[in-house]
Amino acid sequence: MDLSVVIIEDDPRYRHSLETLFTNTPGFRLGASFGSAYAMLQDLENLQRAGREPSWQLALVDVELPGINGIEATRHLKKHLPALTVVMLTVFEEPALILEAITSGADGYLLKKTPAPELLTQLKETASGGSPLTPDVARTVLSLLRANTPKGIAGKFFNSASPTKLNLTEREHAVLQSLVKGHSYKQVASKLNISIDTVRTHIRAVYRKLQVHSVAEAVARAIREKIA
Amino acid sequence: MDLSVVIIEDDPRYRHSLETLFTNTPGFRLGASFGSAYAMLQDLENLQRAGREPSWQLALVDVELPGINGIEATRHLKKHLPALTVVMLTVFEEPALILEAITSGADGYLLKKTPAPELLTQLKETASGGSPLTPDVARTVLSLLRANTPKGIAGKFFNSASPTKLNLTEREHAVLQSLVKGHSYKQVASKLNISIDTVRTHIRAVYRKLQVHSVAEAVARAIREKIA
DNA sequence: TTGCCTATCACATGACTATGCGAGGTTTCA
DNA sequence: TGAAACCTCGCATAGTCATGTGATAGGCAA
Repeated sequence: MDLSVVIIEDDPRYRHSLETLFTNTPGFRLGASFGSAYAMLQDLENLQRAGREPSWQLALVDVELPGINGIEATRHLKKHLPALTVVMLTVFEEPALILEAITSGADGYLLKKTPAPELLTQLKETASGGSPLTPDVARTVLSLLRANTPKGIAGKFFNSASPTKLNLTEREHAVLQSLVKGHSYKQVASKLNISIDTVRTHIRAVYRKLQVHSVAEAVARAIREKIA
Repeated sequence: MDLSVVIIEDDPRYRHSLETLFTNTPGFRLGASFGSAYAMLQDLENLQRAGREPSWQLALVDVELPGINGIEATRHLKKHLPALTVVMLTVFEEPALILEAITSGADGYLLKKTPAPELLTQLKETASGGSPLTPDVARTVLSLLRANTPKGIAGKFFNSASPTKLNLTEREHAVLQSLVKGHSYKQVASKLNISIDTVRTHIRAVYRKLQVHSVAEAVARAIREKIA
């Protein structure tokens, strides 16, 4: 039984490659293909108005669609065709975007960079109730949860460092603020009227307290946790 | 190269079955086995005090441990052995518990009911950077996100200043994401399987497009504007 | 007095970063 | 066909970063 796929993707090149893929892959059948969610929803409406249902079993929906975006399109699809498996596609691994997709009711989420064989495997799995996420996306989801979930209460016998209580000194904080602005050590030194070696000393302390090892990590933490 | 596994599991029967499994499965080697997190941490501390490191590459940690629970043990392991892959085990599919495990920094999460073949496959995948979650757990995580994410967030991403329209190419975006994580050029190169000079080329393009001149500025912009 | 914390500063050095400049291959489009 | 975009890669190099190690001085509390 071939899996009938509907593609909703505005990029002609990618859409055509998907069409070719599903046309030529055993186990799949190209049900329909649209360059916009609007066109797809019109088609759906026309079919249903004629008392018919599309034969689609799986929908591949690009998130970044012109007009009606992929997330809205997904909501429509899940509402009107609840049995349809909807898998969303995008270039980006943006956590907020994944979150949006998840709340839209999508059954799966794939990155466009996913190679065809893995994409096909993943689609089959998702359609048959298997894993809704590729490893990459799963890791992103985990990161999302880690970033947004307060630390749980756990035993205290071997209490690890408590990163939420940083105890940065005034000077350390000033140095960190300068780093966040993109200042070099030399610029920090000039701005705070101290030597570059003193800057280094403070930065060492900041990194130790933040448990980071690079300016990138320090800046990321500072901004995300509103430290500086 | 056999994957050296450390087991931390209080149930003797399950622990012994795991010991047998890893002793007899090609590709795995039993590195150590403990009935409690306390015993493991003592051993780790003794080793490190002697200036040595355990040879463990993968840890299987039961969540429900007496004394120091698996979550706290995981935190400790990730802190002292950052390269160690930690997979947590439990009988429960309790979403809050999964969430707790995720925030502890575990690399994977498995249910004890997972049959041995799948367990081994999953461990290999997790250890080599593959999927951190079984399909069951992924679905639980998605349900968790769906249940806890207010619908009001819908559309927020697309209402922002369209940060994705910076015209970063897929590759440039990937590189920027790595920078945000604090990866060095060398690490980015390794992660993306390209040369360090290619990394530099992409970074040049990213900086030009973001109009920045340092990794700090790039990271700051990326996080603040949800670019990466 | 001693110990701790903070701030200041220094020397040393290997690794890393940012930038200039150059090149080749593939795909798409006018 | 040529240009543009993208990806890949290279050489060169000055400047910068991260870290180890050491030191002084002042303030404060036990």
